[in-house]
Amino acid sequence: MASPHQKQTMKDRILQTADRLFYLKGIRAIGVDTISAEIGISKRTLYNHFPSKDALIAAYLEHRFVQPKPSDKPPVEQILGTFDALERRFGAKDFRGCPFVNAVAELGGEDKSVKKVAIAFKESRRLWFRDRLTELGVADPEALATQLQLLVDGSIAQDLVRDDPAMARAAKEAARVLLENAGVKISSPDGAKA
Amino acid sequence: MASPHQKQTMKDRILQTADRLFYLKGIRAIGVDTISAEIGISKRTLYNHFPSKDALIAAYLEHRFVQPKPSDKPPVEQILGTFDALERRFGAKDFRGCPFVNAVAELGGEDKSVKKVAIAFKESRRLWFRDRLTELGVADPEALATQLQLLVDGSIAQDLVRDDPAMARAAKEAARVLLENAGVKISSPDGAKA
DNA sequence: GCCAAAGTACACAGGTCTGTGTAACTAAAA
DNA sequence: TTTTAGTTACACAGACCTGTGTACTTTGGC
Repeated sequence: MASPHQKQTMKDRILQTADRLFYLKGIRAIGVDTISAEIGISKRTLYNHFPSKDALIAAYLEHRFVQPKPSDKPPVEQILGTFDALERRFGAKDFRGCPFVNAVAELGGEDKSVKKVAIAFKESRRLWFRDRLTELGVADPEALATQLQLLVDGSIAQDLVRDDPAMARAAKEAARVLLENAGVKISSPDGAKA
Repeated sequence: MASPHQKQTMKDRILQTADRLFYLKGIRAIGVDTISAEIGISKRTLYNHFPSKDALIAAYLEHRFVQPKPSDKPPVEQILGTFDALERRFGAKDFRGCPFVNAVAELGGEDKSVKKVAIAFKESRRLWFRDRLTELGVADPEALATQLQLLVDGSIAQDLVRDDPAMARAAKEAARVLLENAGVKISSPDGAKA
C-alpha cells in the first residue's frame, strides 16, 4: 500500500474484478462463480479472502468511495470542471450511472449498510461543492451546494437512461446560471459548447 | 375497461400486486411465487395471464407510464407545482425513486425493451416541461426543459438515497432561478418554505 | 531439500428461481 | 343437467445461487 509499484495482491485482483462486474452488470446479476472464473481462480480462493458476498459488496462500495483530487485551479473552475469530467465519463462506454445510487436501487432499503455508505458518499460530494462555494463567498453555500449536487445526480440518472453526454452540458449550463445568480463572476464564457 | 366500476379482473389484481412489490422491493428481488402467494392464487393462474415474468415486468413498466393530468392553472404554476408534488411523494413511506431509472439500474443495459420504455418516459416528461415553457414564450424551451428534468431526476435520486423531502424544495428553488433567468415572471413568491 | 502458506479441483448441501405438467375442483352458462 | 372456462394443488425439471469440506498441488522462504 505504501510502495506504489507493489505487485498486485490476490485480494486486489478479486476486488478489482468484482468492482468491474458489479458496476457494469449489477450486483445481483453477478455471482461469485462468475468473478472467480473471470480471474481464473477457484471459488475457494475468493472465499479465503472475503468471508461472504456481502463482504465483497461492502468492499466494492468502499473501493468506489474516492475523494476528488485536490486542485490548484480557481474554485469556480473546479466546480464547472466537475461537469466537464462528467461529460467525459458519460461518453465512455463503460459508464453505467452512480454505483451508490444503483446499489440502493438494486438492494433496496433492506440493506442498511449499503444505504449508509451511499448517504455518506453523496454528502461528501455536496460538502466538496460547499467548501468551494464558501471560498467564493456566496451567500448560502449549503443550499447552492445541494442544488449543484442535484444537477450532478440528475445528469447521471438521465445519462444512465438515455446514454447522452449532452446531459452533462445541460447540467453545466444550469450550474452556471445558478452560480451567476448567487453573484459568482464567471471568467471564461465557453458557453454552449464544451 | 369502458365502465369505470367494472369488477377488477384477475389480470388486474396480478398486475397491481406485481406493481407494488416490484417497485417497493425490486424486480429481481420478487419472484412470481411471492406475487401469487400475496394475492392468494396459484402460480399457475399467474402464468395463465402472463406468459413469463418478463411479460409481467413489461406490463409493470407500461402500467407506470402515466401522463400527468391536464391542468387549468397557469404554466408557471404547473411547472413549480411539479416539485411540490414531488415533495409530497418523497414524504410517503412507499416512495422508492423512479421505477424506470430503478429498472434500468437493476436490469442493466442488457434488456433493451426496458431501456426503451424508460427513455420514452423521460422524454415524455421533458416534453411536458417544454410545452409549458413554449407557452410561456421563453427563448430556448428545449434546453430549459432538459434542465428542469435534470432537477427532477436529481431530486428523486437524492431522495432515494437520503430519504429527505427537502431535496424537492431545493430543486424547486433552483427551478425558480432558472425560470427567472429565462425571463419568466413568478407571481407568488412562497420562497424557501413550501 | 523442507516446510508452511496459499491456491486448486471438485463435489455437494441447501436454497432460490422460472416455468411446466397434470388431475381434480368450482362455478357459471347453455 | 351438462358443458366449459378458469382455478387449484402440487410435484417436478432445470438452472443458478451462496457457501463449505476435503484432499491434492504449487510456490516461495529458510
